Amino acid sequence: MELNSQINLKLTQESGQTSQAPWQVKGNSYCDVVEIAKTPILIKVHQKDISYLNLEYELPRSNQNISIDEVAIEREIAIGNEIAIGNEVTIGNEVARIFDLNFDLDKFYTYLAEDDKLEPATRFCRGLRLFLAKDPFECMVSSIASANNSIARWTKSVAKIKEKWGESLEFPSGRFYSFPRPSVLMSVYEDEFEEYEAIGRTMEIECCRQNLKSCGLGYRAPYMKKASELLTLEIDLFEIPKMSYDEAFETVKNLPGVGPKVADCILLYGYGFREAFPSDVWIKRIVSHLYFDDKDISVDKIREFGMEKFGDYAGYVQLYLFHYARKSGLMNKLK
DNA sequence: GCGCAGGTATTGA
DNA sequence: TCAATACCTGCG
Repeated sequence: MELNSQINLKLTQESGQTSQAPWQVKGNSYCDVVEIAKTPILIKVHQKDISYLNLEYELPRSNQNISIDEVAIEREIAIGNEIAIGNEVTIGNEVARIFDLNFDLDKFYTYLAEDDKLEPATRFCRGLRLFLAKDPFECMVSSIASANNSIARWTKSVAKIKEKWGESLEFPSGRFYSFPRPSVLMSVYEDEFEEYEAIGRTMEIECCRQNLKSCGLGYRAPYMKKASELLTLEIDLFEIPKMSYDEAFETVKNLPGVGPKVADCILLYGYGFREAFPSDVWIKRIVSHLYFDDKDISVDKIREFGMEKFGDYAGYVQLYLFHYARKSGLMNKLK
């Protein structure tokens, strides 16, 4: 299956966006499990050239016969020359959604070219697209884990969470894990003390490994557990995309461990609210350098400025500014 | 050995 | 509203 759209897959995968860790590399493909029509499917994508994405999929060994029909139907729909962007949940549509293939990059580049400050970004980021979450809850957990943390570290934490509490799935290409549901994460042990109290000395070898803190989450572990509880009992993950940006922002920011930066990441990468302008120390330095003569402006003001100035392109501008700064050497200069 | 890492929660003017 | 501070922990 081929998806016809300009994209730099490697750049998009490895740009460190906080929606999700990069997918696993197998050969020349990026692979991960995506739940489509309630069936976990292993998606394998690789870059054919700048304007084509090649897409293969596998069913779990235990599920071989369950959704073949569904998949077969999807294939015919997606194999046409257009990527149907209806509401139909198909493999092609889902991959197009995740890699934001229907976003008009050329139009965006025209927009960037109109602003002297933004114009150089295209040169460093051509083909970079939003890498949207395959699952909003995974995006929330990843985003909470990413706060005041290094990419290397939160990425490992998320992988451990999947191995410990996700569903183990055997595919022809190997073993993968799904991401656990909120109801599962809300009831795991928070730390080794809680675990020890519950299990006692009977399992000394395995003891103190089946808890959130052992995933290297530090003080974020209790936030994550409480957030999972709220998302199980009080907040419906699927109501959020129906809300206005403002309402969604307030709703998400009420979760423990979620401040303004993380809330915007969840809205942008997890739900595709393009008007979000996630602002952290780096974006603050970059924007301040480009637009405010390096003046010290609060992160919150930077966020307001970005949303006001860039409108529906805010999310993309944030993404491009960050990577432009990183690749051009501007970031080192601002340090 | 020590400080940082793409913030958040808490506290006190 | 806003500034100041503590906070887990693995990697350089």
